[in-house]
Amino acid sequence: MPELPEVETTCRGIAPHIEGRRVLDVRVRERRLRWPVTRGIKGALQGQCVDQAYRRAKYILLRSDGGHVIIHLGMSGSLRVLQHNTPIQTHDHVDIVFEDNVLLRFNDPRRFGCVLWTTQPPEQHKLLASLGPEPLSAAFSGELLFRLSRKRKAAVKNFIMDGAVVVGVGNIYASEALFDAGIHPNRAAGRISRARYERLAECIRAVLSRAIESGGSTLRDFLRADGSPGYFQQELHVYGREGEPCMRCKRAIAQSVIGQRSSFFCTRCQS
DNA sequence: CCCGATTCCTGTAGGC
DNA sequence: TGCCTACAGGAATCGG
Repeated sequence: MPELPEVETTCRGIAPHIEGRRVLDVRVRERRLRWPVTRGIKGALQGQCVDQAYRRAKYILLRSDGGHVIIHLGMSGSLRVLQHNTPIQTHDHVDIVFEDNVLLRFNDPRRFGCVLWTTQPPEQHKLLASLGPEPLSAAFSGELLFRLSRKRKAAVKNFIMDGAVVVGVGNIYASEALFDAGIHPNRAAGRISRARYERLAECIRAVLSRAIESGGSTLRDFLRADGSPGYFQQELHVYGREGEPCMRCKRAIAQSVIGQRSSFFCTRCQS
C-alpha cells in the first residue's frame, strides 16, 4: 500500500514523463472513488500543459495553466506511465492522455483514492488546508510535537497519525517510529516529555527517510506491469511481527488495536 | 476543542 | 477444495 515514501517515489517517477507535456484527452471510466472524479476535469485539462508534478502529504499534485489535479492513492491506488495503446485492466479508472504517446493511468481496486480538479491554490483546497508540516521539513520537530500534545489524552500513536499534527505518518510507520523511540503506543500524548518527543521526531524522520530510500528500489518496477512489494518490508522492526522476537530484547512482539488500527510493539522496550 | 466510532471498498487470509 | 466471513487500512465526517 502506498505510504508517504511510495507516494514520493511515484511522484518522482511520473514527473519527468509528464512535465511540460500537453494533455490530449482525459478518460474517466469510473467516477465513484473516495470522492467523485470532478465533472468537467476533461474540459479543464484538455489542451493544457502540465508543468509540474509534486507531492504534499500523500497527495500528488499536477499543476497546469488553469489549476491543479489532486490525486490520492488511498490504500490500493497506483499511477503508471504507459503507452497510448496499453490495454485496459480491471480497476483502471482514469487515464490522462498526453502528447508524445504518454499515458498516465490511475488504477485503484478499493477506490479509496481520488482524482480531483481544482482552480483554487491547492494549499487552500479543503483537503489540504488544515494539514500539518511535512515530516522531513524544518517545520517538523520534537518541540512541535510537545507543544501540540499538551493536554491531549489520546494515545500517542493516534496523535502522530493525525494529519493536522504532522503528515505522512501512516499506521506502519507510527508503530515503527514508536518502537525505535522506545515509547509505548498507548501512552497518553499529553504525558510525554519534551526530550522523548525530540527522540520520537528524530525516529519519524529516520524511518521515513530510510523507507524513501527503499521505496526508491521499488521505483524501477512501478512503471512496469506489476505492483511489486518493495524492500522496505524487510526492514520493519515490529509491524506485522506479532509473536516474533523483539529485535532488541527477544521478547515476543505484542499486538493490540489502538484507535481501530492494528498496532505492534514490545512491552519491554517501550513504555 | 477533542476524541472515538463509523464509513467508503475489494482482495486476501483464515476457518470450517 | 471451496465457500464464507473477517479483516486490512487513509482519512473525512459525525456524534458525544
